[in-house]
Amino acid sequence: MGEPAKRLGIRDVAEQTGLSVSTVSRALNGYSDVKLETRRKVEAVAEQLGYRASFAASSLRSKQTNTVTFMVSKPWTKFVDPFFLSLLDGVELSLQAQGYALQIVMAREHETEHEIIRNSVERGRCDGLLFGRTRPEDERIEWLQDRGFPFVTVGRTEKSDHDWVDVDHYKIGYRATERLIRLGHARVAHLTTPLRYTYSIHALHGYRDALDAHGIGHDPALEIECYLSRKTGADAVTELITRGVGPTAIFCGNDVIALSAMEAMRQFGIRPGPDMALIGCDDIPVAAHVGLGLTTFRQDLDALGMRLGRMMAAKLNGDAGPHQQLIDAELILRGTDLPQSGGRAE
Amino acid sequence: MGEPAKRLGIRDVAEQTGLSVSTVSRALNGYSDVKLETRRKVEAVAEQLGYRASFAASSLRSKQTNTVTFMVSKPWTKFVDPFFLSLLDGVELSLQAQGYALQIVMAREHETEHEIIRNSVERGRCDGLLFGRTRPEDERIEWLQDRGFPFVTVGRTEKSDHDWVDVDHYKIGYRATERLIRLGHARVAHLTTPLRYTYSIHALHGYRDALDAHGIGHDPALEIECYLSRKTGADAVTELITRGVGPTAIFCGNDVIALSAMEAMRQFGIRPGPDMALIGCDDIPVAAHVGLGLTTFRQDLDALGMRLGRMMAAKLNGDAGPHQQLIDAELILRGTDLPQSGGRAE
DNA sequence: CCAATCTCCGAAAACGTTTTTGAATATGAC
DNA sequence: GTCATATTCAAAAACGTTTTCGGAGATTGG
Repeated sequence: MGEPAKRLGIRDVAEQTGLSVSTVSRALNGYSDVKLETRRKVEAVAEQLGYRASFAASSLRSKQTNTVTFMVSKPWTKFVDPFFLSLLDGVELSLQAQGYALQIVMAREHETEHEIIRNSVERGRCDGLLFGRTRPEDERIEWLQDRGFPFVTVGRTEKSDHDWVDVDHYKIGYRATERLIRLGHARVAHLTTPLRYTYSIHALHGYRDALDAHGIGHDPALEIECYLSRKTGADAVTELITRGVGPTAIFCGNDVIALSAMEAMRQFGIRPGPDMALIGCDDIPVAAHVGLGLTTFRQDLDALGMRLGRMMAAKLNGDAGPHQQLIDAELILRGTDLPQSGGRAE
Repeated sequence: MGEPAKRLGIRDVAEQTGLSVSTVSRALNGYSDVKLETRRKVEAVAEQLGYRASFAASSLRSKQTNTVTFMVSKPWTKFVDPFFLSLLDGVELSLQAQGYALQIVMAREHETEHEIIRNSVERGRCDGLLFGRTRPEDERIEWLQDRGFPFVTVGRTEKSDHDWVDVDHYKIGYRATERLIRLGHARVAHLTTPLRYTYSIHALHGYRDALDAHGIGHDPALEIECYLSRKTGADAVTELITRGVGPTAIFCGNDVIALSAMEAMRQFGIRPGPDMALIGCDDIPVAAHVGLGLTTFRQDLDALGMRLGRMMAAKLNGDAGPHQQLIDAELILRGTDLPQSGGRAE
């Protein structure tokens, strides 16, 4: 009775089958130099005994975890979430198909991101790394490149000489702005997402280039950087109005900013849409239901996630790369992209 | 040049400090039988060398992973997500404070849930397990109890003789129904979440008891089970109407169902609110923006998550339990809980 | 001053696999 | 019949830590 519930080990399977430990191991891991009949027997016994190899032991010896880690960064408010969740769904699906487990860890603070990466890599907790929120100069990426550790990012850097998937935010910025211009707006503002992220800069360039292409120079007073909190869009609108820079349309870097902006507009008696045209980005669920419906850009995140996962799996299987995928967003027309009305309805 | 980039190991630290491997290990793991001065020296060298213990090796030897796994189940549509994400945030925060890492895995199919648990436990991938979507008779829970593996669930079972946190859905059902009754509704329907889950049954009982308490028997024709897909609420409304069972109010098991129901109502020319009172549950972000605003119940998921995490940490630190926490939801009054109008406006 | 106790550290075993190496047997070629 | 080659398996090393055990020196009590 004093038995301390001995763990079921590979040697139990060996004894039961009458084979050696090494043969059992090779049989279970699908090596070729084991007779089919033997393999079947081993599998049967292992199944019957309910044996599973210790994760720690096998990954210590084989130096493989068959695990890919996705690091998701703060801030991730309830509103930004849908973005990542759809993405993760696709990632998980494609990785699982290749025999890899997806593991998600959270970086609560900006400062801990690098620490988490170091921990994952140096302690050998995973075989590959996935993360987003890339910056033009991203130490995380250089660090990983130096060590030759497999990783794929959602988003690019300045050099972008690594594997990545990304949504074409330049094109989103260009198309949004051009659409507003064609609707008759001469003064189009842009509330940007945080400019430390590469994609924000891409969107900004798209916005500026569209203005240039139509002979309208960009006005720094119309460009306001917003952060990923909730009322930042409102603050920006307040600033635009009190400074009297007179935009008649706004392209918002994402829908959360747009929603917040709309709220502020109402407080100023400005109707989002008729009085101030608006185009957002992301197509979060609320976008369809707010006011006239927010015109915005939708990204096929499932597809993006699938590609991300497949890219990682390929990398892990020895496919050298680099592989890069840029995907287009789809314009979802709703009610807030209205023509320049020529004045505010009182 | 032929060096194969030897991994930095604990013996490198030992050599560098002139101490033995075992002393270095004990110093780094905070054992008491090492002189303070020695500990400092070891820490300094380890830091300088950038040494980190191999996760596989240390967890093989110590049989600890310092990791807690949260299994999130399908279906998790974009609309249900916010629920889990807020929760996870709290869990992560409280676990991290106790030195545990949170790891999230996804169960894509119902059938794989148990497989994932077996894998996590038998392969020793984590020290504790967290999951939701509990059923009255839940094999997962029995299996874990048999093995004495630490776990805490979000939701209860029939017996509930384990550690759990839960939202009081009985009270939600009771309060929602009572409110509708007090608003003059005699025929209140209930669109339930899937009844295989315990919380759905709790809500149903709350609904029925409220009817009973007010002298109104419950009518099976007014109870329709909905599943966690998108148009199920609509189907249920269609059924209610075509069968002519004549409800004037509906309590929906969650907001996604409510939203779907509202959509169907509009197609039938029924105005959600004035023509058909409506109360949901969860307070998803869209709820505030749809139509008159959906009256619903909000749960403090951050708090729930924190408790979940703390409970797990306590368990892992030897606190025997059982610990159980039931938390109340808050009624968010908006536009859809209107009094019985006595007829439909044409 | 001697024995007993404490404090700090080192040697070696142990954790449970996978991988390397080589041996035994079977198969094929001449 | 003999040698070379394939096939299949076993023994043992290896993976990088933590833990157990015990020993040397310092400290305390009498």
